[in-house]
Amino acid sequence: MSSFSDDDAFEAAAAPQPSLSQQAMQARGAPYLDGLNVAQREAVETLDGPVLMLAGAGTGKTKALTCRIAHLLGTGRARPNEILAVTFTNKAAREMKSRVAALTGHVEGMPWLGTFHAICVKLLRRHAELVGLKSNFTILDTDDQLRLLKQLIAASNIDDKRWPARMLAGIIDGWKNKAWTPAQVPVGEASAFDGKGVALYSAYQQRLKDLNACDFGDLLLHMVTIFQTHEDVLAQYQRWFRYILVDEYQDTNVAQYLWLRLLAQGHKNICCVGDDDQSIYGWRGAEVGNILRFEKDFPGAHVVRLEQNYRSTGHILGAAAGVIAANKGRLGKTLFTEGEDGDQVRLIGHWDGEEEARWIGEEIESMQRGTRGNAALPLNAMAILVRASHQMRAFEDRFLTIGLPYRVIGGPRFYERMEIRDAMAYFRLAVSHDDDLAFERIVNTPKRGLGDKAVQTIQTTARSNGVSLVEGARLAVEGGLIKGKGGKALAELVQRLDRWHRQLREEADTHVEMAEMILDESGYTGFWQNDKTPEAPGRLENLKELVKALENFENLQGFLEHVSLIMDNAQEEEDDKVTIMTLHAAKGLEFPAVFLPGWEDGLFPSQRSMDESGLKGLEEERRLAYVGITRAEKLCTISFAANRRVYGQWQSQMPSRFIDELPSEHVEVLTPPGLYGGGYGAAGMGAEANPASMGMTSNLHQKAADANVYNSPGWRRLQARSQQRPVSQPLESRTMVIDMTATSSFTTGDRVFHQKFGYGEVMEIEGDKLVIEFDKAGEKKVVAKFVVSAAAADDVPF
DNA sequence: AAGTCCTGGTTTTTT
DNA sequence: ACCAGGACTT
Repeated sequence: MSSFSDDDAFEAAAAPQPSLSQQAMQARGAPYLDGLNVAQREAVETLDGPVLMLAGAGTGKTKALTCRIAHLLGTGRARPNEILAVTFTNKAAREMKSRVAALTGHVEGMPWLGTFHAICVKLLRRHAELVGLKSNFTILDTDDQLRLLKQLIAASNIDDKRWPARMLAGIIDGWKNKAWTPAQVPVGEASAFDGKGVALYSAYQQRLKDLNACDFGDLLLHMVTIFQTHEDVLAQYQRWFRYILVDEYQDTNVAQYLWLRLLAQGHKNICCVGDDDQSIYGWRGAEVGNILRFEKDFPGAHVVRLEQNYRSTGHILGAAAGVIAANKGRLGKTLFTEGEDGDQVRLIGHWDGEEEARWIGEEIESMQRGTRGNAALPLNAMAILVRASHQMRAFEDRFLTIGLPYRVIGGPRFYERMEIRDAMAYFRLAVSHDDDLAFERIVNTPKRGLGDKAVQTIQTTARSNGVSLVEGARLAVEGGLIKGKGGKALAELVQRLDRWHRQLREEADTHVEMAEMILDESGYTGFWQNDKTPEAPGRLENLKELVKALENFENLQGFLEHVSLIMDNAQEEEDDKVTIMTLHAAKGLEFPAVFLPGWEDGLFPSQRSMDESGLKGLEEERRLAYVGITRAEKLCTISFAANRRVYGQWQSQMPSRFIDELPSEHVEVLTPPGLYGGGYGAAGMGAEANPASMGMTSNLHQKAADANVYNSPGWRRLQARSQQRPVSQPLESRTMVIDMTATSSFTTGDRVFHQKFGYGEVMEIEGDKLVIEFDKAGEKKVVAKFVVSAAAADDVPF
């Protein structure tokens, strides 16, 4: 159990207000106010009444936010535990904490600085009984949630093919984001999920209550419910939180908005920071409307605009401004810089996605050498920002081929990996035998000969006796209901669970030793050791890391409490590598050089987004474009391809409509926009690469013509290629892709290139497996079920 | 109960 | 093209 020692002074008398002269004195000598610009200073020093800080990209909003906190503390306006400061991500919370600490010199404190979810957990643990939970409730992850929903769907005789659990999870999440309890779902939603959505939602909430659990959405929803139905509880917190600060306000959903509004009604000292132009999470419930409506919601609000940008050059800001200007209903900001104009944003069209990757690879290498009249840049200074994660593949393939170090951000997070979840389920079960979901997860992992039927027997036994699944399993074993190998294994499992539980209580061993023992005795470690698939060693590595992470906690329970809210994965930053990530993942980051590939209609803006959300969707895509461009400090390169393979099919592409919105004075056109394979329907042979045939009226065409780009060698090469090569064939390929089932194509001594491990040499051939010694690590690996391309060592494929 | 084949779906992602 | 989950087979 977490202790509440940091806020036990909750009901203590209010802090005495310092006199004005005292404030002025303290403020004068306040080092944290140095170096703020006029707007930032206004945002920091306006302490009475609601404040909306409209902070454009790169305008120093975190600085303003942290200085405001320092100022509140420095002037004695509030004590650290009277300030509520909420962020969306753990990363942002960490950053704010450390910056406040650096400004004020107090390392700890600020117990109420955290993510919405972390703060809600803290609150909900104190008031859980008001929504029918116990204080030690567990927080379900998405897997548990889905397993539960699947059971409910199966129980209500719905065709789970047409109505999958994932869809229901999405619907329920959406409702929770809107702060609708089952009773509050409006009648207009009655047809959701084959008309049974609301009933299933209600059943789901009941199941959660029975399990003493809640999901992520509940953390907020329950707190909103409590605040709405228990005036005394609300009043207590309204009194306590003298100042409220909110980061990324444009990303708040309805539930978060209600939560904030309820809390802010006490002192009305709420300061929201956000940028309506950077709202890119509408698809997961964020309401830009919240920030647009701020002045209505909080009468007397003071709006401060941070418009001086410290990140990007003039041309980059100009290009970004041109794109975002096409959106309607903005609050409006005009970013400016006192720095240089710098290089124009570059725009280049390519024949296909592979050529785009090839060109960007070369460009990165040349920037690394410092050509183009710019200083040499380390790879860490460069990023490729894509719309959809499948675009990353082309770059990975290419960079592996030329040996360019890269780092991919995103993908499955550490705590979402299968092996980590399995291990956690064992830990959860050892701590509490009541955790039915954890039991279901691991009962047959590793394989114990317990199939659907055995699991069903356990479930019915448990239900008819009104006990948990572990107890049900015990009864089933004792009653001889499960026979043979499975029965034996189950008996053993139950026995071990008992012993682990006892040992945890007795604290005979440290929790780290216990964790290792649990993984060992359960057979889970052995399960992966015996697995010969190439990912098995990585999984074992992850398990080791998990055990190592345990060392930072007092006990297993404490670890489990924290982990459910921290889905971060730490990235090693010290290596010099190019970063590849999605535009969404790039929000809040900055890089000297940014590449924005794949600017093609349908891909970016995404067709699906436009289909599903129409103009609203398009505007969000446009904000994404804005976010992308404004990540760049010095160099920004936008590109598109005329042809792209989509789900294995070649498709001719239209340049993104956003390209036409780029103001030409801020753009350097390397090849003309409008390059695409002869228009729609003509994908295939000899597509025209002549701007005259494209019917595009981009303001950039003339510019391209003026620059004589159409006569440039690059353009001629494109034209020549377009005439030679059918679209359905890869451009030029010297790598031969060989399926490992055809090992006969190899002989020992062959040089090979592997997508994951790089270059190597075939040492032995064993049936359908190759034993390859890879150059890089000098280690031998048995490779099976992998695609290997043949490549001569001296002939690096281009 | 476990291994193999087939089908459908494929934007973005935090907590 | 590629993956995951479910139906189907052993």
